[in-house]
Amino acid sequence: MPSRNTETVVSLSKQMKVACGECSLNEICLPVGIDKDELHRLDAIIDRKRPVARGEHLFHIGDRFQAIYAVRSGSLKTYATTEDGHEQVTGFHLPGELVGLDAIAEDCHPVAAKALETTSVCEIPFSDLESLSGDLPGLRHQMMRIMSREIRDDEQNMVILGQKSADERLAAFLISLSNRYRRRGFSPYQYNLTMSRSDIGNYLGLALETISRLFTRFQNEGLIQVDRKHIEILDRERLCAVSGARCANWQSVHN
Amino acid sequence: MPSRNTETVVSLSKQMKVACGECSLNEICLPVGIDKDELHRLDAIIDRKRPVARGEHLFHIGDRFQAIYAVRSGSLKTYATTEDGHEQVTGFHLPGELVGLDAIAEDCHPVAAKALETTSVCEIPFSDLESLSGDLPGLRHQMMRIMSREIRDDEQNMVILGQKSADERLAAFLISLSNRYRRRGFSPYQYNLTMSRSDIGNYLGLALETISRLFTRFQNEGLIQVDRKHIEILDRERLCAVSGARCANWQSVHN
DNA sequence: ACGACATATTGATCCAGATCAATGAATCTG
DNA sequence: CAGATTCATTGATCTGGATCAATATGTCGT
Repeated sequence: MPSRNTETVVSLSKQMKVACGECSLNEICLPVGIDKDELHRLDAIIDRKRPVARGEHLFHIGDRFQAIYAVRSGSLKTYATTEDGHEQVTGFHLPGELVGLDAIAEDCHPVAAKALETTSVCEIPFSDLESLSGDLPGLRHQMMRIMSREIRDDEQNMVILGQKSADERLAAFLISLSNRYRRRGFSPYQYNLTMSRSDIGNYLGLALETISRLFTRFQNEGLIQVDRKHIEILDRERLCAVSGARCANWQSVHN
Repeated sequence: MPSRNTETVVSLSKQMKVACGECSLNEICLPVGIDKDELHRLDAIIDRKRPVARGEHLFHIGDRFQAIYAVRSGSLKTYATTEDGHEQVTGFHLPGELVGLDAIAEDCHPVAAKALETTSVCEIPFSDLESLSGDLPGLRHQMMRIMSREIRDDEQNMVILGQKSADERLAAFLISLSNRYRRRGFSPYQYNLTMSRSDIGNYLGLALETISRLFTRFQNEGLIQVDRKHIEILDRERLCAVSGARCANWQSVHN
């Protein structure tokens, strides 16, 4: 999809200058519940960085914590490393999502953030954010909500890693991505995976071979259509059933 | 330990009236970084409830979110349930720890909290806490720190569930409890488990039989001494090595 | 002190998914 | 565009821990 790529680049460079007020993500990002004139004060502390290339790091493990980041376009993965050098993917981050919230407590990053594709972010210096939140109750509330949601999502991950079988895990993952893309105005029925099979497997506590086999099986069963990185969800109802979660209806779309 | 029990009851009833300023936990709980006169304002919004009996719930899944709770004495487990009725323990909570932070975003509790023993808590109405945090930067900061730490701990759990073998998981769990008891002024070398083998297994993504076998094996290997609920750590160094984490020294004790 | 019921230990068997291995397809590089 | 390199698929085998089963060992209520 070469034409798609140039299109992306154009919209990127346009978005470079976009303030929160004009950003298409402001209904799902940090500015939720903040009124027009307060928004300018938030805008003033945000630093819109140049894009991070695929494979580049936004920050490394152990880096001093100074800012949180909102994904503007593209996507990131965050990962921790074990003593013996193994990597554990702790999350994938789409536009409108915040990364670095886990670093506030200890003032240093416990995970690294790596771009899965060309990705641009808004840098929000934490000291500024903290003092500003003294003045803006709405901002304070939204920060709380975002952190709370992250805690809840991480608990949900514990359920997936602790209780679910391989096929349930992958189905839940595909549905979750579908919901997240939908929330951002994209089709919930087809999207491109920006991460490798190995990343998915690592995130779900499975071997990459298992992911590959399951994609094939899901496809044979008519649940999805897989072409390389492209996923099409053919039978969302049944995929939900496989995941073993209450997610068949659009009502419960919250992540 | 019958004498111990009466002692606990006495200190409990004494503690019922204790304000944050006099509470032995105020160095690890919500009031960290809040000065003396600000503390009174925090005190004013906190409701010190009568103890919750073992097996009783502090809140259930789906309950309307109104307050967060700080454990004053005793301990709790929180757990989610899957569609098919299975339970996933998402955490154990010791004195000084907050529960309910995952409920802020959706205004209802995604997990239930159940007392593992007679447990008393401080109830902190969230709306009061939120407005108070507008006035107290220290309180705001501490809330952020606590939530950030929770996110980081949950990520750490993902590493444990996603990467570690059964013996690594249990060793890491025992060391983590040791660190947490130490932080509260108890011996890091011996403590009582307040949860069942089944709860531990569930939390760690293992069968209860596996936990039982590992306790036996760790004991045979001279790592620990197990007597029913009582755990004595005989060789902390080696137990850390088994857990496969950087936790042999006291420096890195942060949870 | 009694059964009744929950909790823990230990042994025997089984299987989901890991690991090992080989091949195929895309994408990168000079 | 040939060669190199990364990523994905598919098959064959192996194993850690689950599950099933039987038996202690508490602990609680009356």
